[in-house]
Amino acid sequence: MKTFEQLSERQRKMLRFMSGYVNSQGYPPSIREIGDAAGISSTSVVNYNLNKLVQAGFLGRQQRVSRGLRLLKEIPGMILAQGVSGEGPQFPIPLLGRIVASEPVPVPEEALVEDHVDVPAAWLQQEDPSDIFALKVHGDSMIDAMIQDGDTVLLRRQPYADDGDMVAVWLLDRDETTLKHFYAEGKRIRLQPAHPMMDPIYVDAEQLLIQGKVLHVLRALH
Amino acid sequence: MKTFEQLSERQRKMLRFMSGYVNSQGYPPSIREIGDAAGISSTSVVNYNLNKLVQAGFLGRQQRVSRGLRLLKEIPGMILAQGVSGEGPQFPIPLLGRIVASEPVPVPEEALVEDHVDVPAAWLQQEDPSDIFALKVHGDSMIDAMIQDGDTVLLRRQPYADDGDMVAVWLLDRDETTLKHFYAEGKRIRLQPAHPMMDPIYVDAEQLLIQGKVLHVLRALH
DNA sequence: GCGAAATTCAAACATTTGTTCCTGATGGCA
DNA sequence: TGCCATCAGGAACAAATGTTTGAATTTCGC
Repeated sequence: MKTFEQLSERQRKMLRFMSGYVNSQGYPPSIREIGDAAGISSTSVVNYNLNKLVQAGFLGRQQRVSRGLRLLKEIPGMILAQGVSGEGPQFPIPLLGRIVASEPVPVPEEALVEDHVDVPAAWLQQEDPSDIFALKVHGDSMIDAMIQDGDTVLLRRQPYADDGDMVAVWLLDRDETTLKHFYAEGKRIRLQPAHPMMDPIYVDAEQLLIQGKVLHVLRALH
Repeated sequence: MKTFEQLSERQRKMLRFMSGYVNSQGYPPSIREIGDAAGISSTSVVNYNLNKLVQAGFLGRQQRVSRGLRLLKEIPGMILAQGVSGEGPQFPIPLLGRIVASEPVPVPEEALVEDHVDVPAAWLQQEDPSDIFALKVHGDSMIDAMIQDGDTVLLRRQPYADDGDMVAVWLLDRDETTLKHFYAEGKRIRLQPAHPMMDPIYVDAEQLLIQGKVLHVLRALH
């Protein structure tokens, strides 16, 4: 784990380029594009330095996936853009998305009204605020996760999970997002409802995308 | 330029998948990955529909670039980065103690104040801070109220309740405190668990003491 | 200086992945 | 019915892209 300043000039240059590229293009650059930008003629050298950046904790990398890069830290002098880009304001997109997309359920635009949640700073602790987001839960389909209609959940964006974590997962075969406790059992994933009366569901590891880990649940009653 | 609802179900499914994928992976999916997720066996069909989405203004596409996709509009259910502010005025609320079966809610005495929880002032609105207190829930006996072990509940001290309120009540005959939704039915009181699968319990109005009304439920995971 | 480790380089290789072509199915419409 | 536009499927193709290999060069501690 190095700091940005401890990286080589070449590595910093690569990071700056990747950040700007993702920000402007919406997808990460290829190895050769990085090489061109950083003045590196050999793809292996780019590859070498990318691995160094992964090692330093700045980069996430998916092997054998083209453009399978993801920035993990904020880089000095760069705006880290997430979410929708290309239209409208780039940065303050404070809004609570809907979870439980499942099927049609047309959502009126009002449901996407921008809003934000005030949270005690102490709750975030050492979290990177740019990775924290909130979702408003609609409907009672999360009831087996002890979460009900109107609850707000605070999540940290991350594509992985540890056993026992409550995570927001996208079930590819069911085409819906749900909140469950995560347990890896070999290639099979067990999604355990928080409510002990409910049975777990099992899905193939390939059949789900982890969207984030739930850190807090907030419920306001009236 | 179509609206989200005017797209075909298949196209909506593709969009939802792309949104979730980018959010969790950090880079867009490949054509084949989209096909797998949307149940499309042919890459040309995916390609066809991607072009339709471009035409509809939902998608930006870079020809000949792998994963050269970018979402241009917000779609229902998508998760966006968002604003969680750790700033702003905070209010310290005394944490009185634990609520456990067979023990009454403690009375506010300085000596009993074990700790306090910080809460955004905005949550309290026009409440009188001196009437607000917090309890830490111990055990799973409140699970039928959608509250679990470790949760912190924020309450306003009051001896009455309106229908539908979630209240902390002391059941004289059972000699225990519990959290339930309150409904007055003549001289009989119906205490309705928040979980729809659970049956309500009925008690005589003389047999319970309302200790306070629940305003918020806070749950920190891990 | 010397040697080991780190870094760079060029080139070939293996996959991934976007693109294209052809065929078939379906649904309006005259 | 027959025509035509839309949409779907399968396969082959070509380009983009990540990976590996072997050697050259630089860096750094002793």
